[in-house]
Amino acid sequence: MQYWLFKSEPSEYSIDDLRREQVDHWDGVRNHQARNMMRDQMKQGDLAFFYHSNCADTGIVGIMSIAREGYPDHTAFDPNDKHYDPKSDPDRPCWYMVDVRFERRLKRTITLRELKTHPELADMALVRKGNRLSIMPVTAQQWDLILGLESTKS
DNA sequence: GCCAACGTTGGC
DNA sequence: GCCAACGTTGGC
Repeated sequence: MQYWLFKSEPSEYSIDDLRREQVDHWDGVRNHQARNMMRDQMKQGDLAFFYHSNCADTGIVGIMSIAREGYPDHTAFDPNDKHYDPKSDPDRPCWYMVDVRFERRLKRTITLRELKTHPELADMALVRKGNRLSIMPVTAQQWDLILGLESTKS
């Protein structure tokens, strides 16, 4: 079992959007590191945190699972799409995505501010200054520690 | 291959 | 809205 964290701006796509859809594709990732993780590493059944970025209440808000492993991100081929990449070629796809399934909302938002107070999480790219990776791995230890915070008072 | 300019991310 | 950090682009 592997664990991940996905960032999204809630004004673009929030945990409630995913709850409504239940299963959706995670398109629009245009970063090679994040692409590689989706294309090469994620396995069906892996679990992931849903993180709200760039908003008033940044933090982890829910849990989802990988419903379908990496496949070409078709939005890269669509000139009308926000994430269109004119250099991408359907015969040699450059960008990949996975499908994610809504599992549950957390009982409360575990904020970035709170995560930063735990020295055990200092290794996470998430809490490091200037980090811009929108998808990142989470270790089992980090996963358990973070989930353990859910039932504590913030 | 270097590096300055530029665009984007994302916390605050 | 500001701005730091980072990735990408393009001139040389």
